[in-house]
Amino acid sequence: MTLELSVDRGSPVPLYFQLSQQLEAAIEHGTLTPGSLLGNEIELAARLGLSRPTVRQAIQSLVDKGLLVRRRGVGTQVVHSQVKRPLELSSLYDDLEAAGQRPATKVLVNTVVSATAEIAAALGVAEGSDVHQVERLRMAHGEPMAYLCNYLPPALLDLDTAQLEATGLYRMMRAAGITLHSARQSIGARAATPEEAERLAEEAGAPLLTMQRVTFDDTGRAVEYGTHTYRPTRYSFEFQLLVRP
Amino acid sequence: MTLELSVDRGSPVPLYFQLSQQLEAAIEHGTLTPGSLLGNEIELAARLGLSRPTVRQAIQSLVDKGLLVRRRGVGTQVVHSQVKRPLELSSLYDDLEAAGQRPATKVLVNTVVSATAEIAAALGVAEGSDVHQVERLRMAHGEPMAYLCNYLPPALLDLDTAQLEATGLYRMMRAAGITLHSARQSIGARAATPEEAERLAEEAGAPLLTMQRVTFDDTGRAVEYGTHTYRPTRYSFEFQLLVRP
DNA sequence: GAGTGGTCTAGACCACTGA
DNA sequence: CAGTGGTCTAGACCACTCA
Repeated sequence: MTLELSVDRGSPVPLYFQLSQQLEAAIEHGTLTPGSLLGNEIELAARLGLSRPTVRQAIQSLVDKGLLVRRRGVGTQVVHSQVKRPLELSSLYDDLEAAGQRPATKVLVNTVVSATAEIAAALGVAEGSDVHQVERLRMAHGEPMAYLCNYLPPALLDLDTAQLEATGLYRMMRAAGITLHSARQSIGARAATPEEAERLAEEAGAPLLTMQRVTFDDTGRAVEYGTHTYRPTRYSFEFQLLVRP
Repeated sequence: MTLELSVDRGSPVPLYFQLSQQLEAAIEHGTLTPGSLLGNEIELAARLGLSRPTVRQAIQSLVDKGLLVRRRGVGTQVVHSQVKRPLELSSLYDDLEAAGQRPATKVLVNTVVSATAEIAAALGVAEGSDVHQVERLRMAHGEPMAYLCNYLPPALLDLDTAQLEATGLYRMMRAAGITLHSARQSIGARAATPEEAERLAEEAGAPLLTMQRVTFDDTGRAVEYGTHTYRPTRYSFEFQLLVRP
């Protein structure tokens, strides 16, 4: 059978984007089966009344997502399954919600503190200057799952406690017009201190999964520094990643 | 000052790639300082005797790497530092070597075993069929750092023990002509069993960092399944990631 | 309004693959 | 050999940002 494809030139949506969305949907729904060839670019362009560069742009975006593979002299193939979620700047809140866990958040601390050397270095502010501090306990199914401690530059965001409990920090930042660009992460493990164990309903000395992260916006400004601890029996980091070509 | 840029049309290296490499080098060396504007695409194209799409392709590749940011109506800016290593499919061997640690590997097991249900599911082979098993201990500074257990489909690769001790598994796969495409990873933590503690010179019950990974080549075939444990006092996962735009 | 990147066209030649 | 993707050109119009 031939794939039904069409573009609407009256739409403000770019033509290459319309095409890539249709192709992605066809792969998702199994209309385009793994391993099948896509047909050459010239013919595809002619069929849709588009130029070849436009069609290439659509295909390239799916190659970048890992859904298609191009081979010179062969053609463009749908990758054999397995690709679902390329690694993104994960929000624990979104992760849990996507897993159907209805996350709950308890804000333990929401205040302004003086930046220690560690915090100042991470955020790129002066030591001793004011920074926001937020400590949260993230629960799922009524059980504590993670303890999140975050520091933010002052005046970046209105950190309303009610909002922090109703949604995630990243969503609030995006809603405030901050364009997240990159993050530097470190994931490790260590034994729980008595205080950490108490907070997470674990035994002292139990293994904890830890993550530290500094997030930058597209101007290169640090917008968040966080040190998080997770109960490894309740949470692990799952992600898919692509090999840079 | 004006940036020195030039392309060699006699070279087999694509023009856009020559340009993107020169720009990347200029950013690396600080000739292009963070926050500085790149000059518009039209003028850049004229200066180099290239067409605008070619220049755009060069710039776009650096935007994808997170080194540049484009803003409509504003221009193209160098990101304010912070971007070094975008997350890639990390090889512990390469990581350690890059850190100047001269990693040593001891191959503990290099044999063929019958696939358990878990291994068969991960590799997409029949339960009970033959698979290669490799167990390695990775050392740095004479201390054990990680215990690596990997399973590979049969006849994929010649797993020479001497070579396994001299280099990493990924390098051997690439050298054998396998094109790595994507991987599914899970990072967690747990307490060491007595056997694990013994292997890694830790105490039983000590926290360990764990990673499981299935790697796929560009045909969608699983080429490796690994379960690794790391000493968290010696190793943590450090990486930078970009927000998908 | 001037300048920027975002999109798009209709061609062209080349390098590689596989029969 | 025929067919494929990889690269490249010389234009065009539009949407957006900022002074």
